[in-house]
Amino acid sequence: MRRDVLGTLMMVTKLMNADMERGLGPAGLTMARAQVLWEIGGAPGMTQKMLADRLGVTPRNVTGLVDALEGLGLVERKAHPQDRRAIQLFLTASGAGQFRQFQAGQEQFATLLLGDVSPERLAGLRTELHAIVGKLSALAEGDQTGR
Amino acid sequence: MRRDVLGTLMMVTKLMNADMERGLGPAGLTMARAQVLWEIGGAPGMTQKMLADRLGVTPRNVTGLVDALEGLGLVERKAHPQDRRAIQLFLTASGAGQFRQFQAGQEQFATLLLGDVSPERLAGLRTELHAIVGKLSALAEGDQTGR
DNA sequence: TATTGTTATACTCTATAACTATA
DNA sequence: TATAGTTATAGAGTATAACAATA
Repeated sequence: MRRDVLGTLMMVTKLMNADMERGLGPAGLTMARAQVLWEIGGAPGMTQKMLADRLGVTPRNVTGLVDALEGLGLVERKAHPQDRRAIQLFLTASGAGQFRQFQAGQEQFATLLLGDVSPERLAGLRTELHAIVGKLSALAEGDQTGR
Repeated sequence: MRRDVLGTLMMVTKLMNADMERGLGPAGLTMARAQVLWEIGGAPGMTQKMLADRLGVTPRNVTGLVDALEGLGLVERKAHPQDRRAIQLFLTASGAGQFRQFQAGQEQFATLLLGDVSPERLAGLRTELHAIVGKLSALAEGDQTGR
C-alpha cells in the first residue's frame, strides 16, 4: 500500500512534467528556456550569475539559454550600471506577454487539478505534501557528494 | 490556497526528479539508461520496438540507449527466435544486480517518504493523487496535437 | 507493402577548462 | 586575486529522414 502511493506520486511527477512541455507555446521555447523566462519575469534585472545560481546550472549554460531567448526576441541583455563585468536581464514586450500567459496557464492548471477538491481535503493534501517536501529536501542536503 | 498546493506539488515533482538522479550508482548510468534497465528488468525479452513504445521515444533513440548499456555490460541483445528483423533485450548478471538494487532503493524510498504516515491519511493521500493522475491523463489524451 | 532496426544528420541541454575584462 | 561572462570542446538525449533486411 505504501509503495502504491509512491507509485502514484511518481506517476503524478511524470505526468506533470509531460504537461509542462505541452503548453509551451511558440516554437523554439523549450522547457529550459521557459524556466529562464519565468525567473527573469519574477525578478527583472537579475544578472546572469544570479540566474545561474537560481537554476543550479553553470554560467556557460546560461549564456546559451539567454542567447536563444534573445534570438527569439523574448529577453534583452543590458549593461549593468554599476558593475561593467555584469549583464542585466529583462523581458521584452513579447517576453512579458509570454510570461503573463504562463501565469494564466498556471492559474488554469491549478483550477483544473484542484478546483473541485474541498478546502478540508486540500488542507490535508498540503500537509502531506509539505512533509514529503521536507524529507526530500533533507535527502538533498545530506547527500552533497555529487556524481 | 489552491495555487499553494499546486506549488507544493510541483516542488515534490522537482525534488523527486533530483532524487532519482542521485542514487544512480555506476558512472555512465544516466536517468534515461536506468529507465531502460528498469523496463527490461520488468519484461525481459522485449524487443527494441516494444521498448521504444513503452518509453515514448523513437526507435533510433533506443538504439543509442541500448548501445550504451551494452557497452556498460548491463544489457544483452539476442536474435529474436521467430522474427529475424527483431532483437530481444535481456539483463546481464551485472544488469540484474543493478536492477535489484533499484528495487531495494525504491522500497527504501517509499519507507522514508511515507513510513510514518498513518494508514488513514495514506488512503486519503492516495485518493487525492489518484484524482490528479486522472485529470492529467485526460489532459494528455485531449491534446495530441504535438509540437 | 509494412515493420524492425540502423546510419546520417541536427538541435538542445549540460559540463569542464581556458580566457578576457573588470573589480 | 577574485568574479562575470564568453569561447572551445565534449557527452548525452532527442528528433526526422533514408535505408537494408525481413515479414
